[in-house]
Amino acid sequence: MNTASINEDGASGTASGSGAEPRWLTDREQRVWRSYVHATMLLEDHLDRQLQRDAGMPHIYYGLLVQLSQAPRRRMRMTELAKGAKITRSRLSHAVARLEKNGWVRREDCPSDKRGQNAYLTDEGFEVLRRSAPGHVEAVRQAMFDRLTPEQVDQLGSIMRVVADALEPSDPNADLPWLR
Amino acid sequence: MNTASINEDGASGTASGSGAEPRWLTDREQRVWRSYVHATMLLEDHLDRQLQRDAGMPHIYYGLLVQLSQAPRRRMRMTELAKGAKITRSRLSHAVARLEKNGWVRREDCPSDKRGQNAYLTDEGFEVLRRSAPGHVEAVRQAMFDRLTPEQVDQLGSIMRVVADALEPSDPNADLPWLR
DNA sequence: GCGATCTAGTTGAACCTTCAAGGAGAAGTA
DNA sequence: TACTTCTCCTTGAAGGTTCAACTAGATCGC
Repeated sequence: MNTASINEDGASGTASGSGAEPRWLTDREQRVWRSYVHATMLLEDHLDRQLQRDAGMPHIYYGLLVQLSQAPRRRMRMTELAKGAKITRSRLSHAVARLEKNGWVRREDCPSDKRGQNAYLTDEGFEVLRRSAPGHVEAVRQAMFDRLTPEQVDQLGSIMRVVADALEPSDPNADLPWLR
Repeated sequence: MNTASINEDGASGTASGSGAEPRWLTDREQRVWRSYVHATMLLEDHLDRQLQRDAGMPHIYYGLLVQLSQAPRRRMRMTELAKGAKITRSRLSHAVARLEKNGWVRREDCPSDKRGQNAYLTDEGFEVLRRSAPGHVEAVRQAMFDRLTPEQVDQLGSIMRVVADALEPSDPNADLPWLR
């Protein structure tokens, strides 16, 4: 499936519709794109199910607990947590509400900024993490690291860093410094 | 964020908890994994928003229309469509219901199998695709192909094929032929 | 100090996904 | 034929995500 594929004019050269002629993907690029979309979707589904089964939460929620577990005093400002997980504050709000119901996370007012909230990992939450971590690494290994050569692991790292850097929702004017 | 990270015993060798000692990720692997998770999440969010804005549907739904547009007579059995998109039949059912409301897809009974349904792309659906394809390829290019060298594109293809093959939900007994 | 503006975080509604259950027809077995 | 089993697809409920709107507190400019 996916992407362009409405490349009805065969090749790639001349002018036709409104605006400039789109730069369609080559066959090779289309194949890579399809593999990428399928692999990422299969892997995310796989990990979601694995964690839902073994830890009672989806992959993203697990990632939030991990992040908290590594923070000083196991607590973090909501916004920092959201940035670290690459999700919106709204999504995080809903997520933390759910994790709070489970007793795995709690909120507290931030002393230095009255608007702020800290989320912190409870002992119970830490325990869930400790129990489910081995199964999760194993799943990640089996799906990815055990199947790739060390060179491929490095390549994947470089590639994903490029993609992430391109999309990091930093200040949208970051590359338009002359605008302010 | 992510994965193991509850590696409280530092190194990786000896026995401790129940079962075998988990094979934690190395630092390098953890960094790659974090990049992977972040990049895939940022990219999927980006494309979802781009398509929601320009085509009025999420990335997956768009992929369904593309798949239909490439099928003979622009129609496909539901199960085939689900397999092609790597989603469950349930999810597809809901998705097609929504696309049907938009007038982009319709269902018809399959003549050869009374249980079956074909989904087909309407002219309206095709038109939406035709209009939004250029913007979508452009988004994919900007986020990925314009930033990677041809070598990296090949590497990504190989890597993603390995991962997808590992997870393809083919018959779970496929590698246990002696069981039946 | 004071008003305009910005940031932190939450909320509810609409939408999407998952899961378990179920109806109906096909296919295998005897 | 009758029975079991399997496949195709749908459904409803529960839970997750998105989007826009909103409150409250910080910050900036004067």
